[in-house]
Amino acid sequence: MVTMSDVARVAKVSATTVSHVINKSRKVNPETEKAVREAIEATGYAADGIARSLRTGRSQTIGLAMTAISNTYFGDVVHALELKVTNLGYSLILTDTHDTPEQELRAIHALLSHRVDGIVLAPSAFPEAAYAHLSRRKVPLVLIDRVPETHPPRVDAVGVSNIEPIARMVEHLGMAHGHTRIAMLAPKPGIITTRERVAGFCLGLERIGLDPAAAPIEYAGESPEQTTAALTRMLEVPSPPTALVLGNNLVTVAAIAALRRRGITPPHGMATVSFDDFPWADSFEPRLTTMSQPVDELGAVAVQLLFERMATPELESRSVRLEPTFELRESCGCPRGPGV
Amino acid sequence: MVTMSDVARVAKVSATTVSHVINKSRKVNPETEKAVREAIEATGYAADGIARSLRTGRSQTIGLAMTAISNTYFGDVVHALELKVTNLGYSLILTDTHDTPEQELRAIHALLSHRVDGIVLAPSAFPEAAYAHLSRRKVPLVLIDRVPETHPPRVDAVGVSNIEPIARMVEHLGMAHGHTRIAMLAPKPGIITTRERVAGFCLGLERIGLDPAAAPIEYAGESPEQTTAALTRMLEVPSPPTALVLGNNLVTVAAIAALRRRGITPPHGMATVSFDDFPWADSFEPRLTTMSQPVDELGAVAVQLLFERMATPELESRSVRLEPTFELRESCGCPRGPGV
DNA sequence: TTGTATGCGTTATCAG
DNA sequence: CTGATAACGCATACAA
Repeated sequence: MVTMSDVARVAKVSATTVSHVINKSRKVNPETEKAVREAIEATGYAADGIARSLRTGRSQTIGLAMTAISNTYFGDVVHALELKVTNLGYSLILTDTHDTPEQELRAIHALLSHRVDGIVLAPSAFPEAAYAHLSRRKVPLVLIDRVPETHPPRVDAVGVSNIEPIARMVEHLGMAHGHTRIAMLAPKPGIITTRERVAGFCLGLERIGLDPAAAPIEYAGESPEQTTAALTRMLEVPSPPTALVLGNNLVTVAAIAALRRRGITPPHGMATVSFDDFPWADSFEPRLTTMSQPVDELGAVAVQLLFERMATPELESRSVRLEPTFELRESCGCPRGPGV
Repeated sequence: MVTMSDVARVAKVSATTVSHVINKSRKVNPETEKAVREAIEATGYAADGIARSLRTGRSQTIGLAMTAISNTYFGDVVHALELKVTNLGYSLILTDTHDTPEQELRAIHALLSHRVDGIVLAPSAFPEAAYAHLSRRKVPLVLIDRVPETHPPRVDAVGVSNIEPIARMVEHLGMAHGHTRIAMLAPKPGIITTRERVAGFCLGLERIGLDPAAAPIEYAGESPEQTTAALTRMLEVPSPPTALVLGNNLVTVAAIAALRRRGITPPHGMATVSFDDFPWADSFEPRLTTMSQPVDELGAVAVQLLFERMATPELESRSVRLEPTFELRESCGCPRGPGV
């Protein structure tokens, strides 16, 4: 390994000067600087980030603790985050919490041991243990996707609006297509996004004069098997629903597959609307009517909030809600538009 | 920050003993050990990975330099890698090369400055500059997805077979469905996987008695616009192809969309087969006939090879090819199976 | 069975 | 404008 002292020796200056040249941290005689730069070139020197971190206390890394990286939705968010973080001269350490408090805590520990300068966390259903560790270490933290009801102190959060967008889709099913038996296949129970989406479902029903208490709501978990089972429970009753609200991307794909196995292809036999959009949704049948989350913006805002807090830790907590956009296609029963 | 000396003071032992207790690196009196563990508990001490790395020369991190994380295919690979790496007690630093030599080099620099213990790289079309930096630093390296023709010394590689699987799909179009005008929409030119897939296309044509030199091959790049343009060039000729080989997942989605805009829905008016599978391909129309890459295995093998090389750097170079599986659905013209 | 001393490569303080 | 020196927190060689 070639170190700073090696460069210093070649350039016939002190290591101090080499350091100052690299960091532009004080005025250096142009000639000296030239000698140093040439010595760096000649030796092929590259700074050791580890040593630098130990000395400065900053690691130039951001930790990302995501739930289920396999979910393409999170893949998009990771992409957006990586882009911004890299542009700011930081690196990204990626961990997966698998959406369990235990693995979440382990992930946080791993990030903390690398002394990350900030953390982006998609919190699990019970993130208290993780929060406790984080606040003791006072690492800047931004929550993503799941915006908690009660705000932890000095912690920011960014997610999307869930209630109103789902309500709007329900209204569409009722007002535009006259459905009165509308059901919901909700994602994992216990997490805030699911609670909000279910609340939005109920709100939408009320607005079109339906009774939320009488509406079928099944929790589909996140595996295709659970979704299939939930759908079966829902359909094998005297008067099954005629329209279905699908709570996220995983539930949507699993539900469409399960419907298909029963010979149902939306909108025929069942109208559907979904939360989360797909890049291929325009070109494949059934063409899904969805609420599309602004995933790129989600990542970008998360990084923005995090860096602001890194600069000013004592800031008041902030939470940001981004608005999804309604992608009206045909699975809800709308006729095919002209351009497609 | 609470350090080892703090713990030592509380436990009334030396920092050396604390270190040995934590690392189990020498025998310690059970009573002393108990005192140390209690002191760790009491102080909330957590080891500083940065300081440890500086001292030991190992960072317990693996660097991942991927092309285009936005591609869901790579998302799956990242997921598989993260899982294995974490289980081995390492962390993953994620960078995106955006498939350009410049950004690739910057990504490698970033990883090197963090002193990663090993690197998984999806090489760009011209990875020589990156290789040069890596070999000077002697960081264990495994190439993923794109297996180079000539093997850099002391470097492993893992990818999938491209030639034979594509040839097999072409044969299927010719033998089972009688197509004689078969075209290919290939991914980004210049990269080895594209070259192999085009070679497989030509090989398949030869096997069914068609002339590869006369077959339309267009490079679709990776943007929907380029794909649309390529498809237009291909179709607006006197006798357009009746079957289409789609070179990867991005090309596939863009091509199906473009076909649809012309009123064509495979297999009607155009038979298609694709490289890369989709989790939703079973449930949405057109149901795509594809070659499915074993992405999980790809990630797992990459990590396996990397850790073997980290343990034994002087190993001969190895390259592994995993076999895709043929998912026969209906976009090629096959009738719908019974179970779907 | 335990402790002391040293150095990993860098940056910050202070002195010149 | 430049340099000597110390310290970041830890692991290890050596000593007791």
